[in-house]
Amino acid sequence: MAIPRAAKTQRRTRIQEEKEEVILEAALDVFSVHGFRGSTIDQIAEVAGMSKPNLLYYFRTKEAMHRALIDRVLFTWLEPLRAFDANGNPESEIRSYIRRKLEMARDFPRESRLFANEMLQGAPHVEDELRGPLKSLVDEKAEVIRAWAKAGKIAKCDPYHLIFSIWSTTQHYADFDVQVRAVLGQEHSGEGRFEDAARYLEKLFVDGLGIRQS
Amino acid sequence: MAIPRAAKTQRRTRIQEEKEEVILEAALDVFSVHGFRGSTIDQIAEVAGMSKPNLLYYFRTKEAMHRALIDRVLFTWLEPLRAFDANGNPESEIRSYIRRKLEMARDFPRESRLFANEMLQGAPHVEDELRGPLKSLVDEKAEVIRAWAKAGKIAKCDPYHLIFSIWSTTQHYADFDVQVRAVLGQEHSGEGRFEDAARYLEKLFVDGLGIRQS
DNA sequence: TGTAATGTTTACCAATCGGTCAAATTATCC
DNA sequence: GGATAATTTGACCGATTGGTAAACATTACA
Repeated sequence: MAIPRAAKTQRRTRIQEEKEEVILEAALDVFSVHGFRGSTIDQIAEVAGMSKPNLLYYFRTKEAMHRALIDRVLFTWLEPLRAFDANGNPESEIRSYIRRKLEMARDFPRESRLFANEMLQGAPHVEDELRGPLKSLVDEKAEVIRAWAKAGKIAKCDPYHLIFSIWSTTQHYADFDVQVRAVLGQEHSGEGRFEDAARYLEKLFVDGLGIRQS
Repeated sequence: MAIPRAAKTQRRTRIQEEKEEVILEAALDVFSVHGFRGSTIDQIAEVAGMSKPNLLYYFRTKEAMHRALIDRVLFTWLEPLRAFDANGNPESEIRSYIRRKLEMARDFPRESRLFANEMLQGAPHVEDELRGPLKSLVDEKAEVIRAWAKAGKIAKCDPYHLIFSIWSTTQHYADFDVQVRAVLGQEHSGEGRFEDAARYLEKLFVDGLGIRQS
């Protein structure tokens, strides 16, 4: 008699690990496009290639699936910002932060859209994480940037809005991908557009922040 | 015997105009948060304060409501870009474009989120408009920017990515409003954040584009 | 190899979905 | 004020929703 849902067992079976992975992959496909309410369990089950009750054996509710996804994405999403180094020099730190964020938009567009969907809906599932861990991290890095400005290494500017502008410009290439492709046309819709974007954005921010006085 | 749905009649009644306005207002509330599939007619009806069949008397389907909304938003959304003047001087044109877009994010956040939702879902209802009218308009303005660069009035840069970066940075304050508020904290979440953003963004772009050589 | 735990599926449920219909109500105009 | 057109609603429909129950199949392990 199968007592528990997968989560309750102490050790996780090989099958559990595999299937949960398959499910989250499918859920990411669906949630990232249609948002929480617009997605259906049946749809996720179909993408995952298993029956709906089987899905619900691993994740008891639709919310549980979404929760598991969000938790995973939230963590990895902030890695580039965590890597932002106070001891590095401003130019290379900002350049590599932009590059890293742009790579994430290119390589993990579904994760970006999942997050964007959550924000658009008012962050009903993650508002605590925004006010807590996220704010703390941003506060910390904002202080670094402010110190750079004070030391004359970069122009004086609001560090929070600087971070917002890097977030938005880079994520734009994942979240608004359709629009970007439509506007650029077929000829510039290849992967090369990320290189173009990187070049443009690095120049914009480096010059915009008055770095590279040489 | 009421012959037709409202749309079929030649002249639109006073009641029709009023009610359609009320409905679209409610639909904007709902669609902008939950996207097309995540929104329900019942929910819109409740917000609009009328019965579901009554809604469907004015708009035959959920799609018709969404369509009417999208059409309206698409038009007004591009006004700032249309106002972008080739004969103006680069600095003031870019400054006022940023300001206008930022004002729209502040004054019409629901419209911005409706559009963002549509993009996230792959623009299933507006892809034609993106490839057609939108692309044409952007192409035209990109040519203006390119001419400025060629004339040495601004630094050489990819005009398309420049436009993308202005779109994304400004719309961010509408679409990711929850996140912005959470990170800034209560003390900076007032309307003043738009002034701060405007100051920061204008400086970023003006310096980033090498304008203001004086 | 047997058996207990784990994994899967079929059939199903109540609630909600988008939408219809006909009857009732209200506005318009002579 | 009455006829006619426009508006509104309650009752309802089949399809889909998130989720459950229990039988069935498979795996792991002694």
